[in-house]
Amino acid sequence: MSAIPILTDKRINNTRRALTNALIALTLEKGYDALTVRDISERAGIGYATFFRHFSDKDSLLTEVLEGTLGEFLELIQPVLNDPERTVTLVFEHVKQNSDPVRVLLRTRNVSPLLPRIFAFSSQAMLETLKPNPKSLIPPEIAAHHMIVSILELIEWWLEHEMPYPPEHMGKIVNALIMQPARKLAFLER
Amino acid sequence: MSAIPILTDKRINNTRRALTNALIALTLEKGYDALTVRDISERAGIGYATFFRHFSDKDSLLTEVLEGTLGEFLELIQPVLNDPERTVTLVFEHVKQNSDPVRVLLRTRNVSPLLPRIFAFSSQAMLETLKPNPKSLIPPEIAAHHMIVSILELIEWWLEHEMPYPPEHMGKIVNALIMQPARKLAFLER
DNA sequence: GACTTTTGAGACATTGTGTATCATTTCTCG
DNA sequence: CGAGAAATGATACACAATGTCTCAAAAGTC
Repeated sequence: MSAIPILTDKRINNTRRALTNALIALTLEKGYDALTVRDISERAGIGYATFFRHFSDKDSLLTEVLEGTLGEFLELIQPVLNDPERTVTLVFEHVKQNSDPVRVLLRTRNVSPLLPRIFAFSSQAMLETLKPNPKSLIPPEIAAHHMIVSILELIEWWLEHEMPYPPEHMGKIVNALIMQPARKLAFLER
Repeated sequence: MSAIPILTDKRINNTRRALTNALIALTLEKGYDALTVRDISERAGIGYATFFRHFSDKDSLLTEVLEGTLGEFLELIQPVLNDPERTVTLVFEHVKQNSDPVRVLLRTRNVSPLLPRIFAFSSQAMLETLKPNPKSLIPPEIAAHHMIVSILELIEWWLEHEMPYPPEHMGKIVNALIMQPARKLAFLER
């Protein structure tokens, strides 16, 4: 008779890690849509049927990877939300150190509903922090959405161009080009 | 004996139009990735095999739709490139009148390489028009990319929220929030 | 109205998905 | 260390979707 199944079987951890690594590598090599479960399990060095013992399908594996990536992001920005300049630089540093999973995240936008949910969540958080200027031409939802999404677009540009400027420089650019104009135009001074 | 085959057979035009309409409608209903060729041909009211007499596959049909949509865009903005404010408003008016195909364009980003190509092309055009400020913190490629991409993100937001503000208002917002800051920060006064 | 071309319908080979089975390997825990 | 439990690999299978092909019928052109 045995105890309740344990969560730390080496074999399980190994195959799951092999699968996530294979998914990331292959997505960057030939694109997520072009991948088959066979491609992934071959690259991971596991049997085809074994794949389905861990994930119900390809999208399920992707979700696992993306949720991990996004979770790290949220933890990262939580404590420093009050200091925008510092936060932005921190984000670029984190992206640099995790560039592969972030690239996957950005290349699978249409597949996963995670990114839109993050946009909504972040915009909401921003609207609760800043006070809208009632006389502004620009609705606060638009300003908040613009800030979030434009930062992400700049991250994408930066990754696709092999990160030609250091994170601090990108932080300054983002603040000058996006954050400061949006705050000045749509919100009241704090 | 007959003449050279003619390009205006009613049957051909009808099936092609039915297919493009079906693709647009179904993509908005359940997403492009979830569609099968059978779905599309059923909705279009044509036989399954007939689909392949016009398009080699699903992506090929999508490309036809997107190229038409993008072609109209390029024609639209070509004559008025010198007047940014007017151009932006014009773009929003055009989007309003063609919202379904534009929605499809935005929802199939990962599938089609057309949008990235448009980004590159537009950025290039912008860089040839404006004079970079050599003393600026912000590289001109980043400023140009930011302008193009942010406008598109705002169009996407506008469409997803059922176009709550008129095109002129959106034009003013885009100019204040995106165009003017980017020009002021990264380029020399003209 | 004769002739040409497109269409619809069905059969077919091929590829990928997800499930099931069973012998073998690998791990955990006492 | 060694017994029992659990995960794995290999294979076979049913199913769904793709893209090709053929032929009779329908709809176009001139």
